[in-house]
Amino acid sequence: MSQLCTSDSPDLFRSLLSRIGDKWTLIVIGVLGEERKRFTELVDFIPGISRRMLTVTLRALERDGLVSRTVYAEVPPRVEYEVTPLGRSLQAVALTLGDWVSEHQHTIAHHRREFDAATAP
Amino acid sequence: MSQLCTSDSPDLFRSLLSRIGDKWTLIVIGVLGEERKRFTELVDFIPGISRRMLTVTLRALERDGLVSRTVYAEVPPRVEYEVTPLGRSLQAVALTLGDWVSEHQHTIAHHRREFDAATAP
DNA sequence: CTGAATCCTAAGGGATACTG
DNA sequence: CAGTATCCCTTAGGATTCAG
Repeated sequence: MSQLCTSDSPDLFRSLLSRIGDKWTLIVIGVLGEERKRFTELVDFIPGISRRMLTVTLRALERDGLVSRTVYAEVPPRVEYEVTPLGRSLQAVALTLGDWVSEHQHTIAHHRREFDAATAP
Repeated sequence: MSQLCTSDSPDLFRSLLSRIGDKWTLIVIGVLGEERKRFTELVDFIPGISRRMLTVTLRALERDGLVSRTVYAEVPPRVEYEVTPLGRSLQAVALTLGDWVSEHQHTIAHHRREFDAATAP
């Protein structure tokens, strides 16, 4: 973890972490990990996401090379998104994070209740 | 990754992810992972952190049961923080995330430069 | 020494309307 | 269909000050 302080590029490190921690990134990668999808399919598939936030999230992922964007010269326009091999490798790492949360979520929820009970009254 | 949509408690899941993605959490866990430290030691040890943000971060970690807080009845007061076994298990997972970033940071930085060059001009 | 309280700004993110 | 632009509200987080 000390690379968080000594890394070549702590700013890059942090920007990646906050990307992972943001509201939609992992969800989008997870959905795209199953199969390539077009814009509206993603909107329909991901409950609660707005077109704006989907655009913002996809642009960021594309910029980092985690997702690729393919435009087909058709009318009406068709655009498909797909995770890259790099994105897939991130997904694999994120999955272990997801497993950790799944495994410990009840313990953590319990800690929170205890802490709140001990602090609030 | 689909547990992001189907999890028992997506809110808890998200709160944990954004905790991990915030500015100081992993740094604090990383530093405390090496050895237990008191408040001021942490401030001195972590470049750039304010006392306020250290307090906020430590409280959140304590609430989740990732860090424990011990108060000694002395004058002047002494408080020591230490990662719990649960915190250590999270640190292990976060380390794999750190490894991934270390391994791919140059690739990602390259992607960003290319993307920005293709979009900005 | 170890915080809590307050103030302030910058960024995240939602709703809505418009466009090629 | 696939976005972009705008407005606005909420939250993260820094600076500073006060207190036990």
